[in-house]
Amino acid sequence: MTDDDRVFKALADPSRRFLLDLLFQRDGRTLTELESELAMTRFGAAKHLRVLEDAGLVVVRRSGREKLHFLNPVPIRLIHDRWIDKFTERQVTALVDLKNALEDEE
Amino acid sequence: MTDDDRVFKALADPSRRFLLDLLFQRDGRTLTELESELAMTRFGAAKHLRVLEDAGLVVVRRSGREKLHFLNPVPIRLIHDRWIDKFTERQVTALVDLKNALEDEE
DNA sequence: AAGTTAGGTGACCATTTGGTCACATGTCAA
DNA sequence: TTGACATGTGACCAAATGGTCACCTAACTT
Repeated sequence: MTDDDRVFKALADPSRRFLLDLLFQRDGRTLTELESELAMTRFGAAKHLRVLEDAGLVVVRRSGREKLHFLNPVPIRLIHDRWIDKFTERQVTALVDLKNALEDEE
Repeated sequence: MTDDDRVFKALADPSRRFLLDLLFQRDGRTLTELESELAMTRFGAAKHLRVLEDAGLVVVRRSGREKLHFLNPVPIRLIHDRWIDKFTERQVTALVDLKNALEDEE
Protein backbone atom coordinates (compact mmCIF):
# COMPACT_ATOMS: atom_id res chain seq x y z
CA MET A 1 0.00 0.00 0.00
CA THR A 2 1.30 3.47 -0.89
CA ASP A 3 1.66 6.31 1.60
CA ASP A 4 -1.19 8.34 0.21
CA ASP A 5 -3.43 5.29 0.11
CA ARG A 6 -2.86 4.83 3.83
CA VAL A 7 -3.74 8.47 4.49
CA PHE A 8 -6.99 8.44 2.52
CA LYS A 9 -8.09 5.05 3.84
CA ALA A 10 -7.41 6.33 7.36
CA LEU A 11 -9.59 9.38 6.77
CA ALA A 12 -12.42 7.33 5.30
CA ASP A 13 -13.83 6.28 8.68
CA PRO A 14 -15.97 8.66 10.81
CA SER A 15 -14.55 7.37 14.11
CA ARG A 16 -11.03 8.09 12.94
CA ARG A 17 -12.00 11.59 11.81
CA PHE A 18 -13.57 12.14 15.22
CA LEU A 19 -10.30 11.08 16.83
CA LEU A 20 -8.49 13.67 14.71
CA ASP A 21 -11.07 16.25 15.79
CA LEU A 22 -10.35 15.42 19.44
CA LEU A 23 -6.61 15.75 18.89
CA PHE A 24 -7.15 19.00 16.99
CA GLN A 25 -8.89 20.37 20.09
CA ARG A 26 -6.19 19.11 22.42
CA ASP A 27 -3.05 17.12 21.65
CA GLY A 28 -1.10 14.62 23.71
CA ARG A 29 -3.90 12.39 24.94
CA THR A 30 -3.60 8.73 25.90
CA LEU A 31 -5.48 5.82 24.37
CA THR A 32 -7.66 5.46 27.47
CA GLU A 33 -8.61 9.12 27.41
CA LEU A 34 -9.51 9.02 23.72
CA GLU A 35 -11.34 5.72 24.03
CA SER A 36 -13.70 7.18 26.62
CA GLU A 37 -15.02 9.58 23.95
CA LEU A 38 -15.89 6.80 21.50
CA ALA A 39 -18.89 4.48 21.60
CA MET A 40 -16.82 1.33 21.24
CA THR A 41 -14.41 -0.85 23.18
CA ARG A 42 -10.77 -0.01 23.81
CA PHE A 43 -9.77 -2.51 21.13
CA GLY A 44 -11.72 -0.74 18.45
CA ALA A 45 -10.25 2.64 19.41
CA ALA A 46 -6.73 1.22 19.54
CA LYS A 47 -7.16 -0.26 16.08
CA HIS A 48 -8.29 3.11 14.70
CA LEU A 49 -5.41 4.97 16.33
CA ARG A 50 -3.01 2.45 14.86
CA VAL A 51 -4.38 3.12 11.39
CA LEU A 52 -3.98 6.87 11.91
CA GLU A 53 -0.44 6.33 13.16
CA ASP A 54 0.52 4.14 10.19
CA ALA A 55 -0.80 6.89 7.92
CA GLY A 56 1.34 9.50 9.64
CA LEU A 57 -1.72 11.54 10.60
CA VAL A 58 -0.99 10.91 14.25
CA VAL A 59 2.43 10.71 15.86
CA VAL A 60 2.98 9.11 19.25
CA ARG A 61 5.37 9.55 22.12
CA ARG A 62 5.76 6.95 24.84
CA SER A 63 5.86 8.08 28.44
CA GLY A 64 6.15 5.18 30.85
CA ARG A 65 3.25 2.88 30.24
CA GLU A 66 1.27 5.64 28.52
CA LYS A 67 1.18 6.42 24.82
CA LEU A 68 0.60 10.07 23.98
CA HIS A 69 -1.02 10.95 20.65
CA PHE A 70 -0.41 14.09 18.59
CA LEU A 71 -2.01 15.36 15.38
CA ASN A 72 0.29 15.79 12.37
CA PRO A 73 -1.20 18.24 9.84
CA VAL A 74 1.36 17.68 7.06
CA PRO A 75 -0.48 14.87 5.20
CA ILE A 76 -3.64 17.00 5.25
CA ARG A 77 -1.80 19.88 3.61
CA LEU A 78 -0.46 17.53 0.95
CA ILE A 79 -3.99 16.44 0.06
CA HIS A 80 -4.87 20.10 -0.40
CA ASP A 81 -1.86 20.78 -2.61
CA ARG A 82 -2.59 17.76 -4.80
CA TRP A 83 -5.78 19.21 -6.30
CA ILE A 84 -5.59 22.93 -5.50
CA ASP A 85 -2.84 24.94 -7.17
CA LYS A 86 -1.69 28.35 -5.94
CA PHE A 87 -3.91 30.18 -8.44
CA THR A 88 -7.07 28.24 -7.64
CA GLU A 89 -6.35 28.45 -3.93
CA ARG A 90 -7.04 32.18 -3.88
CA GLN A 91 -10.43 31.75 -5.53
CA VAL A 92 -11.47 28.79 -3.41
CA THR A 93 -10.38 30.38 -0.14
CA ALA A 94 -12.32 33.53 -1.03
CA LEU A 95 -15.37 31.42 -1.84
CA VAL A 96 -15.21 29.44 1.39
CA ASP A 97 -14.62 32.58 3.46
CA LEU A 98 -17.62 34.22 1.84
CA LYS A 99 -19.77 31.18 2.57
CA ASN A 100 -18.67 31.21 6.22
CA ALA A 101 -19.33 34.93 6.51
CA LEU A 102 -22.84 34.51 5.13
CA GLU A 103 -23.58 31.66 7.52
CA ASP A 104 -22.35 33.72 10.49
CA GLU A 105 -24.75 36.52 9.60
CA GLU A 106 -27.80 34.35 10.20
CA MET B 1 -24.70 9.26 5.22
CA THR B 2 -23.39 12.76 5.95
CA ASP B 3 -21.86 15.05 3.33
CA ASP B 4 -18.35 14.80 4.68
CA ASP B 5 -18.64 11.04 4.92
CA ARG B 6 -19.43 10.92 1.22
CA VAL B 7 -16.39 13.06 0.44
CA PHE B 8 -13.92 11.01 2.47
CA LYS B 9 -15.32 7.68 1.27
CA ALA B 10 -15.04 8.96 -2.29
CA LEU B 11 -11.40 9.86 -1.78
CA ALA B 12 -10.57 6.51 -0.21
CA ASP B 13 -10.24 4.68 -3.53
CA PRO B 14 -7.10 5.01 -5.70
CA SER B 15 -9.05 4.81 -8.98
CA ARG B 16 -11.24 7.71 -7.90
CA ARG B 17 -8.20 9.76 -6.87
CA PHE B 18 -6.70 9.04 -10.27
CA LEU B 19 -9.89 10.31 -11.90
CA LEU B 20 -9.55 13.54 -9.90
CA ASP B 21 -5.91 13.77 -11.04
CA LEU B 22 -7.05 13.45 -14.64
CA LEU B 23 -9.67 16.17 -14.19
CA PHE B 24 -7.13 18.34 -12.38
CA GLN B 25 -4.95 18.14 -15.51
CA ARG B 26 -7.83 18.85 -17.82
CA ASP B 27 -11.51 19.43 -17.03
CA GLY B 28 -14.64 18.72 -19.03
CA ARG B 29 -13.98 15.17 -20.16
CA THR B 30 -16.59 12.56 -20.96
CA LEU B 31 -17.05 9.17 -19.31
CA THR B 32 -15.68 7.35 -22.36
CA GLU B 33 -12.59 9.50 -22.42
CA LEU B 34 -11.91 9.00 -18.71
CA GLU B 35 -12.69 5.30 -18.87
CA SER B 36 -9.97 4.75 -21.48
CA GLU B 37 -7.38 5.80 -18.88
CA LEU B 38 -8.50 3.24 -16.30
CA ALA B 39 -7.75 -0.49 -16.27
CA MET B 40 -11.37 -1.50 -15.83
CA THR B 41 -14.63 -1.67 -17.72
CA ARG B 42 -16.85 1.33 -18.45
CA PHE B 43 -19.22 0.21 -15.70
CA GLY B 44 -16.54 0.39 -13.06
CA ALA B 45 -15.45 3.85 -14.17
CA ALA B 46 -19.05 5.09 -14.30
CA LYS B 47 -19.66 3.82 -10.78
CA HIS B 48 -16.59 5.67 -9.52
CA LEU B 49 -17.57 8.90 -11.24
CA ARG B 50 -21.02 8.62 -9.72
CA VAL B 51 -19.49 8.35 -6.26
CA LEU B 52 -17.35 11.43 -6.91
CA GLU B 53 -20.40 13.28 -8.19
CA ASP B 54 -22.51 12.37 -5.15
CA ALA B 55 -19.70 13.66 -2.97
CA GLY B 56 -19.64 16.97 -4.83
CA LEU B 57 -16.02 16.49 -5.81
CA VAL B 58 -17.02 16.35 -9.45
CA VAL B 59 -19.76 18.37 -11.10
CA VAL B 60 -21.27 17.39 -14.43
CA ARG B 61 -22.83 19.16 -17.37
CA ARG B 62 -24.84 17.32 -19.98
CA SER B 63 -24.25 18.10 -23.62
CA GLY B 64 -26.36 15.98 -25.95
CA ARG B 65 -25.61 12.37 -25.25
CA GLU B 66 -22.34 13.26 -23.54
CA LYS B 67 -21.72 13.95 -19.87
CA LEU B 68 -18.89 16.37 -19.16
CA HIS B 69 -17.05 16.13 -15.85
CA PHE B 70 -15.44 18.99 -13.90
CA LEU B 71 -13.36 19.02 -10.72
CA ASN B 72 -14.79 20.95 -7.76
CA PRO B 73 -12.02 21.93 -5.31
CA VAL B 74 -14.28 23.27 -2.54
CA PRO B 75 -14.69 20.03 -0.55
CA ILE B 76 -10.91 19.57 -0.63
CA ARG B 77 -10.40 23.01 0.87
CA LEU B 78 -12.91 22.21 3.61
CA ILE B 79 -10.93 19.11 4.59
CA HIS B 80 -7.89 21.33 4.92
CA ASP B 81 -9.69 23.89 7.06
CA ARG B 82 -11.07 21.21 9.37
CA TRP B 83 -7.69 20.30 10.85
CA ILE B 84 -5.42 23.19 9.93
CA ASP B 85 -6.16 26.57 11.49
CA LYS B 86 -4.81 29.85 10.13
CA PHE B 87 -1.92 29.86 12.59
CA THR B 88 -0.79 26.33 11.90
CA GLU B 89 -1.26 26.81 8.17
CA ARG B 90 1.72 29.17 8.00
CA GLN B 91 4.03 26.69 9.71
CA VAL B 92 2.84 23.72 7.71
CA THR B 93 3.04 25.50 4.37
CA ALA B 94 6.56 26.65 5.18
CA LEU B 95 7.50 23.09 6.09
CA VAL B 96 6.02 21.60 2.93
CA ASP B 97 7.61 24.30 0.75
CA LEU B 98 10.98 23.62 2.34
CA LYS B 99 10.61 19.90 1.74
CA ASN B 100 9.74 20.50 -1.92
CA ALA B 101 12.67 22.88 -2.34
CA LEU B 102 15.09 20.33 -0.91
CA GLU B 103 13.76 17.61 -3.18
CA ASP B 104 14.12 19.86 -6.24
CA GLU B 105 17.79 20.45 -5.42
CA GLU B 106 18.68 16.78 -5.88
C1' DA C 1 5.30 -9.08 46.09
C1' DA C 2 0.52 -8.39 44.67
C1' DG C 3 -2.95 -5.86 42.61
C1' DT C 4 -4.05 -2.45 39.36
C1' DT C 5 -3.54 0.21 35.29
C1' DA C 6 -2.14 1.12 30.26
C1' DG C 7 -1.71 -1.00 26.26
C1' DG C 8 -0.89 -5.05 22.54
C1' DT C 9 -2.09 -9.54 19.59
C1' DG C 10 -4.58 -12.75 16.70
C1' DA C 11 -8.83 -14.87 15.60
C1' DC C 12 -13.37 -14.24 14.41
C1' DC C 13 -17.87 -12.44 12.15
C1' DA C 14 -21.18 -9.19 9.93
C1' DT C 15 -21.22 -5.62 6.66
C1' DT C 16 -19.46 -2.81 3.00
C1' DT C 17 -17.07 -2.16 -1.21
C1' DG C 18 -14.94 -2.69 -6.02
C1' DG C 19 -15.66 -4.64 -10.21
C1' DT C 20 -18.29 -7.21 -13.87
C1' DC C 21 -22.17 -8.48 -16.71
C1' DA C 22 -26.83 -8.74 -19.10
C1' DC C 23 -29.86 -5.60 -20.41
C1' DA C 24 -31.95 -0.97 -21.36
C1' DT C 25 -32.52 4.18 -22.78
C1' DG C 26 -31.55 8.20 -25.29
C1' DT C 27 -28.88 10.75 -29.05
C1' DC C 28 -26.45 11.48 -33.26
C1' DA C 29 -25.24 10.51 -38.31
C1' DA C 30 -25.96 8.57 -42.92
C1' DT D 1 -35.02 4.97 -40.04
C1' DT D 2 -31.46 2.15 -39.17
C1' DG D 3 -27.32 1.53 -36.94
C1' DA D 4 -23.72 3.13 -34.12
C1' DC D 5 -22.48 5.72 -30.02
C1' DA D 6 -22.73 7.53 -24.98
C1' DT D 7 -24.47 6.43 -20.86
C1' DG D 8 -27.71 4.19 -17.06
C1' DT D 9 -29.62 0.13 -13.92
C1' DG D 10 -29.81 -3.85 -10.92
C1' DA D 11 -27.99 -8.24 -9.74
C1' DC D 12 -24.14 -10.60 -8.47
C1' DC D 13 -19.52 -12.19 -6.24
C1' DA D 14 -14.87 -11.88 -4.15
C1' DA D 15 -12.26 -9.09 -1.13
C1' DA D 16 -11.61 -5.61 2.36
C1' DT D 17 -13.25 -3.33 6.64
C1' DG D 18 -15.12 -2.28 11.48
C1' DG D 19 -15.80 -4.07 15.73
C1' DT D 20 -15.47 -7.56 19.54
C1' DC D 21 -13.35 -10.98 22.50
C1' DA D 22 -10.02 -14.13 25.02
C1' DC D 23 -5.68 -13.68 26.31
C1' DC D 24 -1.10 -11.39 26.92
C1' DT D 25 2.96 -8.11 28.47
C1' DA D 26 4.79 -4.03 30.74
C1' DA D 27 4.72 -0.38 34.23
C1' DC D 28 3.11 2.05 38.33
C1' DT D 29 1.34 1.79 43.36
C1' DT D 30 1.10 0.41 48.08
